[in-house]
Amino acid sequence: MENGHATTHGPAEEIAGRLALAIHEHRLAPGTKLSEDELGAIYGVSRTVVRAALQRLSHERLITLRRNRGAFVAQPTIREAREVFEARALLEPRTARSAAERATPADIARLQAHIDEEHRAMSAGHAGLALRQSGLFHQEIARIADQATVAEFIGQLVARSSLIIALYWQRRAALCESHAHHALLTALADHDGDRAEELMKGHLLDLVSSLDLRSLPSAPRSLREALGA
Amino acid sequence: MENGHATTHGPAEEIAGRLALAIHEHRLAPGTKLSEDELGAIYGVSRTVVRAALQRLSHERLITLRRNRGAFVAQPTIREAREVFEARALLEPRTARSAAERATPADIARLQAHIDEEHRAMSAGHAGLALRQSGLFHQEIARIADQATVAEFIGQLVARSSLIIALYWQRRAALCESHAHHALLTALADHDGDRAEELMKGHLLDLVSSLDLRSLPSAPRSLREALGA
DNA sequence: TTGGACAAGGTTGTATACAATCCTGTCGCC
DNA sequence: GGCGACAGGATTGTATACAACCTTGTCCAA
Repeated sequence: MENGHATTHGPAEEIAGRLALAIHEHRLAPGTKLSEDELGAIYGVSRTVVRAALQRLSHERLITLRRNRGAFVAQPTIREAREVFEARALLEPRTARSAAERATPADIARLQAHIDEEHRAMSAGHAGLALRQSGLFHQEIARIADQATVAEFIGQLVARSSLIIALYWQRRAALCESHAHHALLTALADHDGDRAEELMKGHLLDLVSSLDLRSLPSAPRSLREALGA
Repeated sequence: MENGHATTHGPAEEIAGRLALAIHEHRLAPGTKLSEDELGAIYGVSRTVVRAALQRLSHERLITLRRNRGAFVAQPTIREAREVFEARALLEPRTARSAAERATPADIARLQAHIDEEHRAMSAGHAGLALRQSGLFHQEIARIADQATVAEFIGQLVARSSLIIALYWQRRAALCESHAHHALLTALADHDGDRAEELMKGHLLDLVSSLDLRSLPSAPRSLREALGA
């Protein structure tokens, strides 16, 4: 129910979810090594289960699996970052339009709750948690559009965006998403598909603008790159 | 190189690829049970490796993993079928436009090769192989557009479409894709983005039209459904 | 001093063993 | 005869053991 994933829930899914949340909230930095033994000890399961969880996250591009080396929190390249937001630009605006046409009062309430949580987290200084709520806002819109397949893609893209923000966000940019989210919410509540689509498009462009995709990542992918040749 | 998947290749990837191909070519019918022991015996590996492959395919929605029950070739519902083609409608037309703007003569040649293979397979009566080539045509366009992230999504959607066709294709529909593909190829060769986008949109609509998404699946998901209450 | 070869330690890759769960056929009872 | 409980067999879920590989530190030779 919570996850929407088709089949049954196993311990591996549970662990994958916890790790995904930690990555999403920036508690695990890009590049962090995820040792199988260590994770097994933490969660009280064997490496078998941990490996299943890691494989899953690898497929979602949240971690990178390198053969005989282990698992690392992913470090999207600048190119990947651009691609992720181009994919979002393809999917989310028209999904927002569909959502506007279908949104019920209960849906609007759920969206408002995410905005509230985002505000609260930001006030409390939990930027990671605020980002998480912001991501849930986007996923909720996809869910309202009643397109599970697209929603799944968007969920994955949102998660990867969190990694991208961790690497490329330039602090001077405001990243005050709740403003844009509030405008979107209003459009959805008014069932104004045109405006919702346009707002989402602009919101995604703003997001990309708040990134610095010209310079090197703030936590560089390789020492060679970091130290300049 | 062949797969484009980021990291290294293991035996599990190999097996997953072979199974995916078999599903894509309709050599494995929707609903078929995939026993771990059996697959392990076939490919000469232990269940550990088989399980990794199955997990991967499960995430691509090509198979369904049911806890304590095993793995089965997926049987997309009518709803899922619609969603998959709606997602494709969101992604592929604009990707075709990008591809038209970037296509090189070598790209065109590769696309032509897929069309030729599709023809040859169809003439030889290998409908499954023809369908596979048709899918590769779509994936190749995504690759030409130079959007790896979107291309990955499209690849997954194309694979799922193959399952959908296996379940819902109505024989009376021609499904002569090579015609539409040839027109697309011409638009791409002419760098005519507008036409490519429009052609792809129409092609996808034709595809949906060739399906029967009103009736029950030809290989029904459950006996209860098949025998009517 | 510098360079490569080598060995020790640790981590991942795979196979196997055991436990838990499900399916199915049979038996007993109503 | 029909229905429910139960047991046997089979399959999956998980843990553990061993093999393969990478990393890294040390040693020796140039």
